[in-house]
Amino acid sequence: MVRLVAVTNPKWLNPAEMKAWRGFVSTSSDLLNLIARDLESFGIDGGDYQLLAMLSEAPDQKLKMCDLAERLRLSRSGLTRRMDGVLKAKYVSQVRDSHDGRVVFAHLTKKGFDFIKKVAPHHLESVRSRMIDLLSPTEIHAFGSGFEKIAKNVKQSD
Amino acid sequence: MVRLVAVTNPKWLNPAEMKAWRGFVSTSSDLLNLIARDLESFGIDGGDYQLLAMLSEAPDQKLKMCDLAERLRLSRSGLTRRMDGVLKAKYVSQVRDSHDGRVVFAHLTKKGFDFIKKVAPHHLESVRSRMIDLLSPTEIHAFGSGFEKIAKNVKQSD
DNA sequence: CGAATCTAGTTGCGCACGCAACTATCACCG
DNA sequence: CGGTGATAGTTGCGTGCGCAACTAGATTCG
Repeated sequence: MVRLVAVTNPKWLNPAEMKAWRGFVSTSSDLLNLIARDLESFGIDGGDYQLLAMLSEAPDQKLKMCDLAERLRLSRSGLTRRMDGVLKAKYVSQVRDSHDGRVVFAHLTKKGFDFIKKVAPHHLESVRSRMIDLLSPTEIHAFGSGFEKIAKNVKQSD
Repeated sequence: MVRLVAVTNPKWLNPAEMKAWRGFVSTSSDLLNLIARDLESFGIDGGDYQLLAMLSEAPDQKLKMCDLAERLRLSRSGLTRRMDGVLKAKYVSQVRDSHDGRVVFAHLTKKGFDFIKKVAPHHLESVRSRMIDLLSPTEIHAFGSGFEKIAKNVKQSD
């Protein structure tokens, strides 16, 4: 990250701050990749899992494409492509809204629901063993409150 | 994430655990994207910045390609391509090792050093304002220790 | 020594994604 | 109404990356 900040003086990270930042940067991608990899043995990749999970939690198990895209942190076009797989697998169907001809709902099918119901416990176990169960209650709480603050700041930066 | 875990019984996340997990998943990519975006106004993308930063901290400001790839969480081929840009910009040069003809060192040039020295304070300010300064000392410490534990677990899973 | 194996790096190929452009629909307003 | 602009979704194109295959150089062992 380079020393020599002297000139434009925001003060350098102290050791604890540094450890938090570096830990976050280097570990978060590793962790997410590992959890995605765990899912692959059940025949689904991380992106598709998140998609089905989002739908499974939505009222009526359906969401407008653009809302779904936002929750998945995908662009609208990215989601269009993501949908190909889960549509072909019949895990999700698309329904045009009768009240607003622009919007299309992504709707979790019975097959999709059964599938994710089967996979979810393994995913949960993966999340627990690779992250949650490793952390103390204090750390759990700090992750929750910390990311909440960060998220709030992110949102107000659009 | 789907209810109905009943059958294969790892117990569901309690509210605090859930908040930690969801906060992490949804916020970490937002945060990283935002910080990368901050860098772009200085004419560099997040990937290239990390590359230069790694080299700037290495002894002699050089690293074997494969070590660099590992630290950047890139595949070897991914790094080969990443190098194109920073080589063309003359921020980095490549030197074949005289003792082992297979290895190539990526070496930060004077130009590259001057460049990152100029950008680093802004990056630091970005990291501070979007993450570090938002967190309490307790949270900073918990992020550090938490990610350390997770990282240890990740490494032993190869 | 020579053959099999390992390691470092590059190249071919495919995939997932974002951005910009386009179409279709809706909402606002003169 | 009809026109202007916003919004939802898809398609064309470029990019970044991983995997597999390949080359070149090192290491191990009979």
